[in-house]
Amino acid sequence: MPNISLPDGTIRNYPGSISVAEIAADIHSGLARSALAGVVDDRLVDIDFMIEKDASVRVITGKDPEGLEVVRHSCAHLMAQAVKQLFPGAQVTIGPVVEDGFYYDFAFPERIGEDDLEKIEVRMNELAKADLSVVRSEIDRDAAVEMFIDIGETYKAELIRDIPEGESISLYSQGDFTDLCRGPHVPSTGHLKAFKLSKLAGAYWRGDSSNEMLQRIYGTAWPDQKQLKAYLVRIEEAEKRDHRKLGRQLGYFHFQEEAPGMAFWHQNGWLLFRRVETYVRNLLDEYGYEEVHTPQVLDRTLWERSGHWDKFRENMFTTHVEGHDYAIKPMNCPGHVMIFKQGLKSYRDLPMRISEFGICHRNEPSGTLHGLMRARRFTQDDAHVFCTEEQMHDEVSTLIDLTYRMYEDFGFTDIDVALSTRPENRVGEDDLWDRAEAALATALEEKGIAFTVQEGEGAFYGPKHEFVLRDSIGRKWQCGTIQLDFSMPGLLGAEFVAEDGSRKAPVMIHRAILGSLERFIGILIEDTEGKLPPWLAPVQVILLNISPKQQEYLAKLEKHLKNKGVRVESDLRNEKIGYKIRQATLRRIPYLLIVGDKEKAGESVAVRTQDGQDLGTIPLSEITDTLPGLSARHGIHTLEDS
RNA sequence: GCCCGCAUAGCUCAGUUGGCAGAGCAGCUGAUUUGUAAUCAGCAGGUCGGAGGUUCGAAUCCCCCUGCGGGCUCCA
Repeated sequence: MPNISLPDGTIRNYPGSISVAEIAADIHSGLARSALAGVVDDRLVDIDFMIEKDASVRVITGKDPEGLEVVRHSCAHLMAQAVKQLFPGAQVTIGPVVEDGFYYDFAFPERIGEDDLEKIEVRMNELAKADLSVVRSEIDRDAAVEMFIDIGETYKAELIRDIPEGESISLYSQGDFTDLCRGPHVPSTGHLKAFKLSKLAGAYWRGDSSNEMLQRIYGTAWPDQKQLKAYLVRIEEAEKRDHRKLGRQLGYFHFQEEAPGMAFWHQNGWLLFRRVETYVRNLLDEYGYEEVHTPQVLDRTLWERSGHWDKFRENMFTTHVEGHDYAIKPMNCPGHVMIFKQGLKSYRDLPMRISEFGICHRNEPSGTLHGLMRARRFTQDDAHVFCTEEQMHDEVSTLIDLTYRMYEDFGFTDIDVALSTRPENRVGEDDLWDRAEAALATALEEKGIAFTVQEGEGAFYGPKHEFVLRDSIGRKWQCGTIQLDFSMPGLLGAEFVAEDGSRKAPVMIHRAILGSLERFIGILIEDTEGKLPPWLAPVQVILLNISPKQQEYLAKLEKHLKNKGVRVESDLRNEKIGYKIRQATLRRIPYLLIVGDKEKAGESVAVRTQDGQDLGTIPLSEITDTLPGLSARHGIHTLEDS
């Protein structure tokens, strides 16, 4: 006689055991139709799950997050069924739900190509239309292994062997297809109405590059066609923001095959780069940093002492000259330690904050390169703070403030923070790790910043903070990092004279806030769809004349604005104003200043913004004070007005 | 590095079963003298990513290389 309590607080009593589906039908016939699964006492179960005793029950439909997962998971099975029918020799492996969809990894006897996706999708639609019942069954472990080996599914058999003893093994069948699965699944394939296969990719068995390569098919799935369509539009929007495309369209940079992974910056792109760099430089001046510049190429022996030669040699560009091996720097820390070591340092000199716009080269594997986001040459906004253990906490605290301030100035306010703690293999005593992790944690707690802890994810030389920012369409980008290091100063012989006259190795804090300037600019372009705020835009203002009669006035105007530090261009071509406006708008220039006879006579301009707003007529003398983001002059920017 | 795919004019792309390499935009020239997202006409523009092979004949088919795209692994 189970009492079933429902989410709305009501309790229903039933004479005997009852399934989730029956409860749904009892509530409403519409709910019965759309029900996909149930949650019984916080456990996600199939719709025909029988309830024997009192329980809280929630019926899951496509509107629930759990329902969406069930749909996607079932879609993975549907795809596997279609694949098995079309390619009988294929073996299934794993097929989980991922963000926005699902994938399934297969071992095909012969590699399939992208054309095959279409065929598979067609078959999936047929199977969905057939509305095959999806049936759960439980099976004994040995019988399961035997069964999968029997049907030639060796990967599945391997997976079952790894399931802990005592855990039940469940199978799901639909038509001619049976798969090992924990479930739950939709009651029948007819509930799968909106899906699309998106890409074919390679993936290593169990994610290990020493294992064989399987073929992974990605798909997306939604409760209905409308949501599927909305998703596809969203993808299209993201593609429009692609910094590689915008970078070319706006003439910011290019890549070519003689320099894979290394950008050629053009004038306007480099202007943007310099804006970002100048902004960071000014802020670091304010925070007590000394900017330095260290050699690109250093002798192998230094990299051996720092430990890089041993660990990261594969990723370093090297050269050999007059009997010496050299490496192009993949990071700046050894150089900064060398600067620290010049002259005897006292505890009074600490903290010492050494910063550099360090140009690093890393020989990233060719398959990983991705425009500015993953490059072989990039510029870090790098710095190393040398301090005492006692200063560690305050330094970290200030760094967090600096980090948040920088992100906010660039328009990023949604930031996730993670604390990575000691890994298995590490250097340093445990009590030092205790203090270091505590310093990082309390610095965040004092500011009321929530963070997740990534156990064991720290570097071997110390724990770290990681800052992940979210852009305007919700994508995450890991940018900043603050890392404590107890190892490198000792390895490279950095020391200072303490108050008691003894010599000690300083603590070294590695920190980058934007990370790579190249990558950060890529993020900025994608975040804003190229519509950079006026203080960053390479060209802030363009002057457009209606007819040649205003040419002289325009030249005067251009000079006036240049003198005020505005980055300005003129378009004097004999084109219609609509055409010039269109082109300037597509170039993402924030302000379009339009001048006809009226404006010329009134010593003024008509202002239109990049997004088509009409700001009316403004007198020449008031332009820089009136338009936000223009008053920044020659590297001293004020954000209040942008 | 590994898997699948792609590479044609400055850009975006078309090019059928192998049979004279095309369009739009951009560029140049000229006309138009323009009031808030594309004025008109003409001209020019190519070793079809590179190297090899099959063929009477290759942008097209095959092999190798390079780069790019999407993933996987990696990202100190």
